[in-house]
Amino acid sequence: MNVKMSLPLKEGKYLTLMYRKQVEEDKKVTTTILAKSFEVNPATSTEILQKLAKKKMVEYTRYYGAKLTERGIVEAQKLLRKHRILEVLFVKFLKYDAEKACEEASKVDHYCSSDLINAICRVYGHPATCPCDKKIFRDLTCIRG
Amino acid sequence: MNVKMSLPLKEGKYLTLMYRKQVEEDKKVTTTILAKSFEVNPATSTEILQKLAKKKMVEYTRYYGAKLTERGIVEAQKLLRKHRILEVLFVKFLKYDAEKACEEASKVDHYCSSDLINAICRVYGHPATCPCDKKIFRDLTCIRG
DNA sequence: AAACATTTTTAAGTAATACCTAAATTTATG
DNA sequence: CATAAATTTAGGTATTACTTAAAAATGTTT
Repeated sequence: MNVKMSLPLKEGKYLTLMYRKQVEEDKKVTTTILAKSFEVNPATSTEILQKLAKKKMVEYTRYYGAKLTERGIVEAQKLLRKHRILEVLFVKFLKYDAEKACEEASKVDHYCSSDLINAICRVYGHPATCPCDKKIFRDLTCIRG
Repeated sequence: MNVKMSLPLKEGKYLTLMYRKQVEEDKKVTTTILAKSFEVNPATSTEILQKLAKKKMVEYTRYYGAKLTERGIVEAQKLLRKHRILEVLFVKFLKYDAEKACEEASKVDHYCSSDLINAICRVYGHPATCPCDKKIFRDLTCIRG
C-alpha cells in the first residue's frame, strides 16, 4: 500500500483541534469553526477535512460537519501527547507560564519524534496531565519500552 | 521590502552544512559535495545555492563553488546555536548520547524560537560548547535580555 | 591546442502543501 | 416558497523540494 504515511502539518493541527472540540468539549465540528480557528477561508478547511476523510481520519458529511474516526482519535491523541509533554517540559524546566508553553509547544510538537517525547515523559515520571490539567495520553512503548 | 523573511527548512540546512565545511573544516563547498551530503541530484543543490545567493546569504560562482556571506554566516550561527543548545539539553536532561542528540536536534532545531533556545541556554548557564565540543554561538539577548 | 570526457548548470516539469476567489449548491429563514 | 446565508466545488496561485534531459563549461589526454 502506501509506504509514505506522514501527516502534513496542517492536517495534524486540524486533528488536534477537532479532538479538543469533539471529545474534550463535546462540541460539533464544522468547516466554519475550523476556518475561523485557523483564520482561513472556509474553502480551505473543507479541503483539509476531505483529505483527512480520504485518509480515514475523519468522517465528513458535507454541509453538516465532521467527526474523528477511531484512527483520527488515535492520531490526535498521539499529537496531543507530544504537545502536552512539551508543555510540561517548558513549564517545569524553563518556568514558562502555561500559555507561553502552549505557544512554543505548538511550534515544534509535530516535528518531535515519539522517542524524544517518551524520554521527556520518563524524566517527569509519566505525568498524567499538562500544565492546564488536560489529559496526557499514554504511549505503551514509553512505560514498557 | 519583503516582509516575509523566513528561511525554508532546506535552505537553513544548506547554510549550516556550508558553515561546518567552510568555517569549521576550512573546506571548499561545491554543489557536488552538497548534493552528496543531502543525497539529492546536483541540480537540486545548484538551485538551492542560487536561492541563497539571491538572498545574499552565499556568494555563488557557478562551476566553482559557494561561500557564505557575512549574512549567511550570521544565519548559520543562529541555526547552529539552536541545534547545539538542543543537543546539550538532550544529552544532559535525557541522557542521550551525542549522536542521537544530534539526530533528534536536527528534526526540530529549525522550528524552535530563539526565545525557547535562550531559555534552555540560561538553565545550563550559557554553555560554550555542545556535547561534541563544537562552539555554541552567543545570542546577546540571551545574556542581557 | 583540439577532441573528448566529465562535471555542472539550465530548462522544463512533477508533486505536495496550503492557500485563495468565484460560482454553484445546499441549507436555513422570513 | 422565495430568498438569504452558509458551504462546497472548481479552478487557480505560490512555495518548497525534488527530478530528468539537454546545454554549457571545465578538465584531461594526446
